[in-house]
Amino acid sequence: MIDSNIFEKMLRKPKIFKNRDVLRHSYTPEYLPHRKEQIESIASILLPALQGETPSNILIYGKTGTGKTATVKFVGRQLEDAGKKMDAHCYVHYLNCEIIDTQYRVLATLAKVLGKNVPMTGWPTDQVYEELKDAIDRKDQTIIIVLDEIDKLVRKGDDVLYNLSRINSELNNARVSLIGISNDLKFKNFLDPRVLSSLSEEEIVFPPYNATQLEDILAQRAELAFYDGVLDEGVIPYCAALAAHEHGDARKALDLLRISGEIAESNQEGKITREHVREAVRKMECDHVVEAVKTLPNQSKIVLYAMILLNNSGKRKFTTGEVFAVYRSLCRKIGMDVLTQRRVSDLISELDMLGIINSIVISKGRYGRTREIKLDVPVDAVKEVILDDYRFGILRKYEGSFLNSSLDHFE
DNA sequence: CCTCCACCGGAAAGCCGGGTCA
DNA sequence: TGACCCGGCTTTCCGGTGGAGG
Repeated sequence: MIDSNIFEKMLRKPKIFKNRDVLRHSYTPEYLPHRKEQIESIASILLPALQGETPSNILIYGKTGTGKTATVKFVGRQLEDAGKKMDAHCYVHYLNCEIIDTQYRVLATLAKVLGKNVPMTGWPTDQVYEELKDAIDRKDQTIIIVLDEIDKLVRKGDDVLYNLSRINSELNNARVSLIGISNDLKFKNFLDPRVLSSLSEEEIVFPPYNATQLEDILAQRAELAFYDGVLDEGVIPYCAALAAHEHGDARKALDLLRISGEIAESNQEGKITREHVREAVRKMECDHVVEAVKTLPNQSKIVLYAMILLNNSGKRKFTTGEVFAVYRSLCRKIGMDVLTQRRVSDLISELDMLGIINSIVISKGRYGRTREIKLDVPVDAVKEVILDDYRFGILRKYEGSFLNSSLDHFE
């Protein structure tokens, strides 16, 4: 045990990954299987850019993991390459509106990319817009702005889109066209009709992949990602089938494959099997819950923690009243406000909606009517997430001791 | 058949931080 | 700047209820 140098040990592990990054969403492959049609329509819409004309704006729809972003980035790169060769100035700028999520930041980021020195906060929006216009119009060029997850931006008002969609009329040398990507069809309802009609001059829908198509995608990536002979037969079809079940999400399929590989690797096994995939499914579900718990409001965390304590004390099922009693004493211990039972009841319903717990309303006759609650999550993982919060760490020391006393410890 | 438990869950109003408008 | 509004969170109030036990 003492002699095992940690690095030597790691190097002795069987090699699984040739290149792990090809399995990540950020990777744009050399070619995209089963997206030929979409690639061609986007390319033909953007073609005028190479001829010094303004391409139509495009709105792209499709569920998550249908290849929207990858396709647009792919076509964008090809366009820039072609532009370089033909000496036509075409540039594609990609923005993810989930990250760059305000009107101001969209304009400022664009201006910055185009070489203007704009602070990330502080200036009036109009001024940033002027700077941006100026930067774009400096030379004869075509700028294509890709707004990914555009629905996130629209929720905060559509002024930017309005301005950007009309920017061409204020330019003398350059041309701008927009590509909006969204997985939410409803967001159109929030748009000003003028913006909508200008933005959706062309619309392209990305259908979900089916299982066979997903297999092709996975096979293509697996080739690059893994060493030969690492993948057990049947692993790819299994991942594909699982992901196809969830509206053909290629992202999910790739995650499954990558995580399966990581599990095999950390188990020091040289082959990825279907069992690893099953394990990966479990891990992803767990991660999903953990993520949901992390972003929970504090009060909900305490409520959930109360349930975990009840669960760990040997009770598989419990009622709103019991949870509330534990919750209240927890709050007192750490000096947090105690919400009313009515409110806690709502928080419990929310946790139910999120799939973190399982609750049904039952009647126990003489003994009243209440919700019967069961925990439905990897308890230990969730507990750690909650206790990791610096405010709740102190709860750790009460863990075992207080439960017995707290149920009857009033005032 | 009635009672009555231990909550459920709707309605409405209060509170609060942020944003808007004159 | 202050008046005002908005939306999210929370409390208050309260009528409603399935079924074990009498």
